[in-house]
Amino acid sequence: MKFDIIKENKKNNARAGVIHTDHGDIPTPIFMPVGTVGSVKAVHQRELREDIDAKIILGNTYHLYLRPGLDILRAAGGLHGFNGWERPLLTDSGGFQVFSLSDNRKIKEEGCTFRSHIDGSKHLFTPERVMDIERIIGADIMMAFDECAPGDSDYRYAKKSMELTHRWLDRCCQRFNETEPLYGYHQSLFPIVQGCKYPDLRRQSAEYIASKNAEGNAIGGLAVGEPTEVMYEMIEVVNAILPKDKPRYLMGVGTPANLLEGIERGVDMFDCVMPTRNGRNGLLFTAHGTINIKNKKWESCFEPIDPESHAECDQVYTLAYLHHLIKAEEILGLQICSIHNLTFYLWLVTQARQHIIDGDFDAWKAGILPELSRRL
RNA sequence: GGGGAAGUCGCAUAGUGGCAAUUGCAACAGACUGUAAAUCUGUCCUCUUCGGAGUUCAGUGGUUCGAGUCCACUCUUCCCCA
Repeated sequence: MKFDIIKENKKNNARAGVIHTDHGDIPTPIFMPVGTVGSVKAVHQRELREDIDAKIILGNTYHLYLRPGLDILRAAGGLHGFNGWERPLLTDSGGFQVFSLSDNRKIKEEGCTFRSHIDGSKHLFTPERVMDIERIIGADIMMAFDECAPGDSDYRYAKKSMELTHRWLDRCCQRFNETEPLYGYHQSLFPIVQGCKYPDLRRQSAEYIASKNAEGNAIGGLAVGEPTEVMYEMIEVVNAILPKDKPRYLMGVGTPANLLEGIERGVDMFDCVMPTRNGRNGLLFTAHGTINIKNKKWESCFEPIDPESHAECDQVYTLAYLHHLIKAEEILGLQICSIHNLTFYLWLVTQARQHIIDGDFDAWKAGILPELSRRL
């Protein structure tokens, strides 16, 4: 993997670049749609490629390990072979499930024991085991196994959790280095900064992560309950330390405004379930604000869903029709909302990139930011 | 014509003496950030200074401290037999 920076913003840390992988190039800043179980929910791959033009999508180690399981994934030739996606893939390690499935797991030094949410069976995830699974899934970018601690963790817990994540990282790196990719193309391992909302822990973690000299670095444990301003502050603290010549990935974030604020602070990669999940729940993101398509006000609005979008469904279908589909619980409604939102997210980062290259990112951001949070 | 059953807040339901009244659907809003989410939460008779207040269970009258619930009659609907 290689990362080229094409243009850096003078006033702040925003930059435009390209990540080169064996499955193709990823322009940065980039948004990566989440495809937890090997599928971006409600979105066909043709739309993902042609309308949305996703450059890279995620899969999840924990979910794919449980279903379809490692035998199937290996036999299929990894996730690329299994779902037919030929562009880059990134796998989250299951570290987020340590957080989100907190009622069904137990953390120890050795690793984390999960109780399957599907059948209740018990599974031990160790850093070594996670590396082995991520090799089998075969994503271009593998994430280290970490603990994503809750946003309201006290200092004592945050420190303890961060130190465990660091020790797990040592073991991830060792296993990663002593194993080879299974399918003939390169895989990168990204370590993850933790430290909750505590600047000194974040600094300490960023320094530790940077010392690993990985091909890219991630910031985890944000947007998990802490105030947005705290998140921005933590990004600044961490990005002052993480190497400039490696891509920086802010995990699990976020709203359109979060993306622009992250880009301004030097983040190159984002992923979030928000465009897909909120889409399925009837919320549309647009350049002029959000639309709750369930609201009665759209019942007879016979305008295209988004005249500025290049996605076919945004031109062909009207807001009134989409309102009807969602109210009638038609599957097509979920598809259209998901495609629309992802198209918008990819448009937003593409615009950000172009404005960085053109040298007017700050002015562009100042203009669009207030629009994004309006409610239409 | 004879016999039987039933009418509850949009619809459907629960309630057999202490009830502004159960539940589901619908409706109307809100939430959602490395996906246990096509999910979840709230409102849903009227008014409200959110403490309450006022009117309700087909209609009228009655019994009772108290009636959606018991009694009488009226209206309406459904089923069975002619």
